[in-house]
Amino acid sequence: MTDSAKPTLLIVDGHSLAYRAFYALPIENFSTKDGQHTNGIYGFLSMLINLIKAEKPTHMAVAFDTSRVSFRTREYAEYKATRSETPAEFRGQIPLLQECLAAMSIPVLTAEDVEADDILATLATQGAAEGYNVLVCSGDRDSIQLVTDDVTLLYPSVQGVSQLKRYDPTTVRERYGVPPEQYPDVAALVGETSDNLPGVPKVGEKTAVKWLNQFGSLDAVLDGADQIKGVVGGNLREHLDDVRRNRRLNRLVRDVPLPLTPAELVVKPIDTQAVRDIFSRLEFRTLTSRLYEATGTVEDEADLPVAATAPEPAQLSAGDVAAWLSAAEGDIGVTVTTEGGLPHRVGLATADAAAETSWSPEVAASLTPWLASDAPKVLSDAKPQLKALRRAGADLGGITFDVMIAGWLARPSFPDKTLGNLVERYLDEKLPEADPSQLVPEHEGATPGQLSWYTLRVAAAQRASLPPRVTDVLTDIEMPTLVALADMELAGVAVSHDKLSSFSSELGARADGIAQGAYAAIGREVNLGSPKQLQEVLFDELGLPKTRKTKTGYSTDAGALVALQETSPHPFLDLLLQHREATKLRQIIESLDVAIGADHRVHTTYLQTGSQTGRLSSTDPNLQNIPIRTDESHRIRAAFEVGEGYETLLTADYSQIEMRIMAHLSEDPGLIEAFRSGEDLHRYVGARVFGVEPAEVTPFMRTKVKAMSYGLVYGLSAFGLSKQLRIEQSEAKQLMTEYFARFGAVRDYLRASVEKARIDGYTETIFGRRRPFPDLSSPNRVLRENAERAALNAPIQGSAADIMKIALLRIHRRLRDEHLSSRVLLQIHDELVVEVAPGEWDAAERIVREGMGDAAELTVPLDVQIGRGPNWDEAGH
DNA sequence: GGTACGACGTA
DNA sequence: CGTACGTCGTACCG
Repeated sequence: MTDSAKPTLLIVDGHSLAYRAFYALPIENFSTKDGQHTNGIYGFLSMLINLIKAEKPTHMAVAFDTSRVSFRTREYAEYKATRSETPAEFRGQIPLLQECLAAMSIPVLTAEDVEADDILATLATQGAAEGYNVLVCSGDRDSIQLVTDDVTLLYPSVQGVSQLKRYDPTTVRERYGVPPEQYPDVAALVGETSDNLPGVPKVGEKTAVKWLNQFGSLDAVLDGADQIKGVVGGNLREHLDDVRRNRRLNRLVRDVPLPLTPAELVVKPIDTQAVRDIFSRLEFRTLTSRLYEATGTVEDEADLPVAATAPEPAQLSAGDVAAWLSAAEGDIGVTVTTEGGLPHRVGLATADAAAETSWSPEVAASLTPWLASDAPKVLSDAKPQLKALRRAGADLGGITFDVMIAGWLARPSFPDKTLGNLVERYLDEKLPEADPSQLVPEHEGATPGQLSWYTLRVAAAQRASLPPRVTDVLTDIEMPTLVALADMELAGVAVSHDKLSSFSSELGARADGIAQGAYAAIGREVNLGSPKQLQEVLFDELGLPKTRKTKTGYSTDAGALVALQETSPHPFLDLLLQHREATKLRQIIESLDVAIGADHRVHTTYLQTGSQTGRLSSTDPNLQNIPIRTDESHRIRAAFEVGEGYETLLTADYSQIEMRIMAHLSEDPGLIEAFRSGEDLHRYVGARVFGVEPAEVTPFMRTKVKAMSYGLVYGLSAFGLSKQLRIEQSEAKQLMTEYFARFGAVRDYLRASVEKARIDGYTETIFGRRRPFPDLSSPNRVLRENAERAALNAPIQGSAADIMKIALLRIHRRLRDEHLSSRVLLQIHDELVVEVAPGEWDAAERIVREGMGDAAELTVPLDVQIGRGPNWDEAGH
């Protein structure tokens, strides 16, 4: 019956269908790992995609209610009054669903004072008049009145949202016994409990339809009420006003003023980048391909316009470089492409010109003085480029702006990985990229000169949008840190292959022995590294009590195994723990060993934009998680040695920097006094909390307040504290009460800081680094409370990270300025490892101590512990 | 070959 | 029901 020549307009009631999906799909199977519920979103999108695939609409829109208040509630205050409050778990999904629709380029329509169905009614009326086949998808029975030869209703059946029943005039008449336009008359007589609209008692669909067919219209029924006999006739006469009111209220409004006409709802290409972003955030894995298939979207992000204005770069020879540079004005964008870690091509750009050249001895000679100078340069991900230049014997000075770091500072949760991401985000353009799968690419990728030009333009957009204090963090902290990190990565740290490999085989033999014992204990061989197989052994074969639930079964982690040991001891458990420990250490050793380079050193890579708090992270290999707690782990640290030509290693770490920051930020007099007194922090706090002299603080008391103090920084609860200390929750609660009785300003600060973040939408470190927290106002409790703990921690962890970066850059600068050969090698959040050249110990020690101790002016002193030794183990403490 | 998950190392 | 990270092996996808 559909006229294929006509365009198809699909209009959907977003609220009612998402709500049905919310109840149809089990919420526990549809949550992201950080607790956002997604069942309503998923169910709705799944249905919509099926619909698009089946109906191939040419025009589309989704309507939402703005609130529960409308002209209907004004006319009849009890309208829908019996409906229970929409669950917060559902409400929180609506904005995300709308975000998904925006990414899919589907218009979302809302209007004040009416309901979504009125919007559908308006569009259906306009659409039919303008010659569309209209498909109305709604879960509200009032929509039946919209059905005509041109308007079909798709109504979710009881089986669920994915099964939609089609209503055209014939099927409506078959199902309800009246034509669509008369259905509201039936509904008015019968009433609608879900809308709290009482009808005529004892009158159901059958009677209503009979009357309407008998009298011809609702008015005729009401006028002829006297002729109807029996109890129902009496009921009708008593409820004439109710019926009239029902009919007024269930008449859908067909002339809601809307910002878009049906023609403007034409289907547009979806924003694949945005779809990828939001779907991955919601952890939808299968929807993307289904969407692309249904909409015929090619998985290709060529939606954004390519800026055609990138200047054609001048190809410079060594002789032209100086002239080009002297003619250039303002900041200069620089791009050094690399091959095998060495410079390959160099691109330069100003606001309106670009140039490029290949790296050669001649070019290097003419370029290096300018590169090394303070002339301001703007780059994208400068560190690898700086390293490449250093390897080639050149230098890069005046790095004033790195767009990758600026992008991260603006939004640390979405570290854009490429310049192309930033071009899209800040310029709304597409960076020309060659398709690597094409042998002869259709379009050329941007050349180094053009990349520099784009970098410069991104930087301009970022400068305009970065808050002043964040700009200061970029300029004063991040840019010089970048230079220090490049030098640390280039230096690497000497690691003894001999020490590692002998230890590795030792551990391998030990692990094998333990494994044999473990197999004997259960009477068969299993893969001890497979949590899945372990679950079979522990819970099915050995019949041990079930532990904490995980996504895929029951936990076999160390905590769970130790707990099992206590309730139901079995020799297998301890052997498994020992095996885990041995194999884990062996893995770490192996990964370190293969990372040792020809220079006998390990060169990690620090990710400057890898955390949300401002910390660094370290990869390939990660040198920030080298074991330290056990005897065996000390042997690993002993393999990190002072390198040839150097005298010793120096380690320096901040003691209790986070608690000191807490004292500074909270201005708690007790905590400040604790640090000024020079007494051991936990002993001092323990004395106050337990009301004894510091000398009388037992190790047990010290452990408790120490856990409490550290827990504070992470947003620990009484529950968590009791679990960690293995004490009753009531005791943990008591401990917290005592603690806050003595250090109340700490609690006040933490509360106020989260509240401020809720209002501002972000937290700030002492130096102005920001971290956004949109979820602090989420109606989803899990999400909101997770955000609260993270927001409580962010200024503290972030300020500590800032302070360490400031210390690092100052130490790096002074070692260079005083012409020392000693150099910083590693940063492990609150610790630095320095390689000290012969005869430089005193100078290096002084520079490190002062650099760290004076990195920030807090109300409490920054205490720095220094150690010395031929390897990291002996230098550490 | 890629991705998710559990587990576990560090501050 | 404690923050911030990276890496490993297994299991599973296609």
